[in-house]
Amino acid sequence: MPKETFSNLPEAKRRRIIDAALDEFSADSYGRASLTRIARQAGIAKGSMYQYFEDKFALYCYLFRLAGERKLAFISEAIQALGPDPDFFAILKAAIVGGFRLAREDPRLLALGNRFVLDMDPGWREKVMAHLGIKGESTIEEWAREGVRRGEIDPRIKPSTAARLIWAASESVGQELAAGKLSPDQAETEFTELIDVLERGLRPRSPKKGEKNR
Amino acid sequence: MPKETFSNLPEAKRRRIIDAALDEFSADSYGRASLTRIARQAGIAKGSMYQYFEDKFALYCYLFRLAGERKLAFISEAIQALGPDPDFFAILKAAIVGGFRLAREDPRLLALGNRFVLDMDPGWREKVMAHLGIKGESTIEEWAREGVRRGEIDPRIKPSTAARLIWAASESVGQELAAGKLSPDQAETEFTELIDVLERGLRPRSPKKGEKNR
Amino acid sequence: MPKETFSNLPEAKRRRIIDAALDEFSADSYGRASLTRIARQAGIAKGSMYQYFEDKFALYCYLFRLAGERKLAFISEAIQALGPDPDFFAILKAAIVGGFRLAREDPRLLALGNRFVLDMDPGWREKVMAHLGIKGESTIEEWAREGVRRGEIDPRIKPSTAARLIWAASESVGQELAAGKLSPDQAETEFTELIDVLERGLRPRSPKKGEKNR
Amino acid sequence: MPKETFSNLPEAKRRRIIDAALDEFSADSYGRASLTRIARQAGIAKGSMYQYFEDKFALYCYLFRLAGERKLAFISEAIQALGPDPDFFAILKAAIVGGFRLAREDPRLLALGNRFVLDMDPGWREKVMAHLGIKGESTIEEWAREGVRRGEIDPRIKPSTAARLIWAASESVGQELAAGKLSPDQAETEFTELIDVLERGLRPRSPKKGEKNR
DNA sequence: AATGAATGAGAATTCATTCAT
DNA sequence: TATGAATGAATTCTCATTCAT
Repeated sequence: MPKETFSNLPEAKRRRIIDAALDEFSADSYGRASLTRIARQAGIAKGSMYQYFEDKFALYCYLFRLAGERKLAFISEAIQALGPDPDFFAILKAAIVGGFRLAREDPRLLALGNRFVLDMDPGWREKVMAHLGIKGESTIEEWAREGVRRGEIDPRIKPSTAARLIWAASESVGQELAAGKLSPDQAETEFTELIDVLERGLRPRSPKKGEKNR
Repeated sequence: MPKETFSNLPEAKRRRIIDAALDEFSADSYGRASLTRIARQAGIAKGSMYQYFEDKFALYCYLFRLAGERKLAFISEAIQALGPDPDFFAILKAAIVGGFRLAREDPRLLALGNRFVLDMDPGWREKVMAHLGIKGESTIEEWAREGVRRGEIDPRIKPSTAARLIWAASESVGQELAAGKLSPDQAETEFTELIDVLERGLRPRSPKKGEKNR
Repeated sequence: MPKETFSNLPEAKRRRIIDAALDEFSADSYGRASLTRIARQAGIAKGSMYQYFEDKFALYCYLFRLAGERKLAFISEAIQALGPDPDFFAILKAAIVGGFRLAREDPRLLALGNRFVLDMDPGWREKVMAHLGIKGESTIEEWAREGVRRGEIDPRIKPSTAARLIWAASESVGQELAAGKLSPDQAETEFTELIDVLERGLRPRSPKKGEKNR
Repeated sequence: MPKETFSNLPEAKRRRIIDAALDEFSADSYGRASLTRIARQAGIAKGSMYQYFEDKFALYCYLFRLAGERKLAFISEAIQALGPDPDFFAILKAAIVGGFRLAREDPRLLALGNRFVLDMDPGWREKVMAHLGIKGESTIEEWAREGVRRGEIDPRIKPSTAARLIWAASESVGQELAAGKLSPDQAETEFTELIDVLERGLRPRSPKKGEKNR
C-alpha cells in the first residue's frame, strides 16, 4: 500500500513517520486524525506524505496491516510454544492471551485495531479487510471445526457458534485492554475466566459409559 | 432534550427531521455526521436545527434516548410475556431477543445504539450515559447475581464474568443485525444457539447423587 | 424612537424590556449584544421587539437617550444646588461629579454611555449623536467662554482648549468608574484632584499690581 | 506572532494582507472585524490566513505590535532629538507630538492603537497587553515621578494625577487625529495648547523669595 | 524526490429580521 | 397586537489534497 518511495526511505525517517501516524491514529478516530499533525510531528513536509502514500486511507491501511502482522507474530509464537498436539482450548488461550501481549510491546498497535472495529464506516471496514485479506473470527472457526473433529467440542455445536462466542469474549476484553481500563495481566486473568466458562459449555459431556446425548 | 419548538412542530415535519437525523447518525460516526446534511435532507434551513435543538450533541442525545426507550419497551414486553418466576436464562433470551425486535421497527434505531457502543472518544460515552442516566451490561450483572442466588448459575462463576459473556454475545449478534447482515429471525436463531452454549457453561452441574464437579 | 406601541405598554412590561436591554447592552458591545437574549430575559416574544422598536439600533438609541437624560438630571440637580452666581470651576466640579452619581443609581446607565464612546462605528457615533441632539464637550465649551468673560479663566486660553482638557479628564475617570475599577467615591476624589490641577492651569495669574504674565 | 509561512511570503503579498487587515481592524471593533473580509480583500483564500496566523487574535496582535513598534520609533526619535537633560514638559511634548507623526506614515496604525484603548471587553485588553508586554500610561507616570524629583512638578501633585491628565489630553487629540478630524499639524498645535495649560497647572509656583502658594 | 504554500469545501454555530397565524 | 418559527447569510476555523518550485 505505501508507494515505492516509502520503502526507499532511510529507516530512521520511515520509523518517525510510522510513529507519528501511530500516535495520531490510535489517539483519535480516523475522521479526526490529521495528516497535518502527523507530518508535523514526524518532521517532514505535509506534501511528502503524498509521495509515500496515495492518501490518508492508504496510510491508515498500512498501519493497520502492520498492527495485524505484529499481532499475528505474537499469536504464532504463543502457539508454537505449546506442546505437541495441543487441544482446542489450549490453542485458544495461547492465541488470544498471546495477542494481548501486543499491548505490552506497543499499546498503540492494539488500540489501532480496536479503533478500527469502532469507527470505520461500516462499508470501509470490509473494504479494508478485503484489501488486506484478514482473518479473525474465521480462523477461530477453522480451529473449532478441527476441535469438533477431535472430539474436543460437542458435535452438536456449530463451529461458527463456537467461534463467535470466543471472538466476542476476546473482543470484549481486548477493548478494555486497549482502552487502558485493564492491564495486560488483568486482561489475561479476565479472559481466562471467560474461556473456562466457554469450555464448560463447549466440551462434550463426559462420555462416560454408554452415555447417549439428548 | 429538544427545545419546546421541536415539540410544537407539525408531526410530519418532526418526522422528517428525525428521519434525516437517524439516517445520518446511524450511518456514520458522531464526529462525521453533519448537521448541514441533516438539515438539507430534511428540507429545512440549517439555522432552524438550532431552533429545535441546543446543538449537535443535544440532537444526538434525543435520538439516542428515543432508541433506548423503544428498545426498552420491546425488552419489557418480552419479559412481561414470560410465565411467573422465570429462570435466569429464560429472562435473558426473552430480553435480548426481544431487543432484537427493535430492528423490525426501525433498524436504524438499533444501529444507532450499536454505533454508540462503538464510539469511544475518551469519556464521551460516559458523558452521554450520564446525560441520560442509562444502564447496560450492569443490568445483566444484577440478573446474574440473582441467578447465582437461586442456584441457576454455578456459584464459582463471578456474576461479572457471566454478564460479560452474555453481553458480548448479544453485541456480536446485534452488530450484524444492525448492519443488515442478519435478518431479525436469523439473529434470534443465532443468539439462541449462543445462549444455549453459555447456559451449559454457566449452569451448575446436575447436583444429582453425590456428583463432584470437575 | 420607540414606536407608539411601546408607549402603550403596561409600565411593568416596559420596565422589564428596558431592564433586560440595559443588562445586555451594558455588558457587551453593541455588536455582540443579542436581541434574542434580551427578548428571552424580558419574557416577551422575539418578534415583539420589532413591534416596539424599528430595529436593534433604534432600541439602542432609546436606551442611550434614557441614560443621557438621567445623567443630565443629576448634573442639573447638582448645579441647582450651588449657591447663586457660582464660579466656573465650582460649576464644573458640581456638574461632573454630579454626573458620576448616576453610577450610584444604576451603573449600567453609565456603562452604556461609556460603551457608546467605545465600540460604536465611528460613523454611527455621529449618527446617534445627531439623532439625539447631544451635548457634551460643547456645553463645557460654552461654560468656558462664560468663564473667560468673567475673568475666571485666563483669556489667552481658548475656551475649546479648556473644554477639551476638562472633558478628557472627566472621561478618563468616568471610564474607570463605569468599568468598576473606581468606586463612585474614589472617582469623585480622583476627579477633584485633576480639576484642581486644571484650575491652577486655567485661572489667570494673581492680578496683583501691574503684573505682566510671561 | 505570525507563523513562519508569513515571513516567507513575497513582500507584495505580505503587504496586501497587512493592508487589508489594517483596513478592517482600524475601521471596526475587533469583534466585528471579519477574517473572511480581510482574506477576500487581500485576494487570498480564506484558509490561507490560517497558514500565516494561528487565528484572528494572533493576526490582531501582530498588527497591534506593528503599530506599537512604529509609534515607539517615532517617539524615541523625537526624544533623542532633544538637547541634553531635557525637562519633563519638553520630554512630554516631544514624545506625544512625536507619536502623532505616526499618523503621517499611516493613520490606520494610529487608529488601531486608539481602537484598542477603546475596546473594553472585560479582561481583553489585559490579555493583549500581557501577550505583548506593553506599557502606556505607566511610562508617563514614571516620567512624572522623575519630574517631581527634579522639582519640575509641584510635589503636592501625585504623579498618577499628572500622568492621567497628560494621558487623557493626548488620547483626546489622538482620537480625533486617528479619526481624520484633525490633520497631524492641527493635532500638534492642539496638543501644544493643552500641554501649556497643564504645565501651568503642574509646575511649582515660582519659588521666589518668601512666596506662599495658594 | 522533496517541499510547503495555496486552496476551497465543509464543519458548527449565531443572529437580526421577516412573516404567517 | 402579539407571537415565535423560519430563514439565510455571516462568523471562525480545519483539513485533505494539489501543484509549482
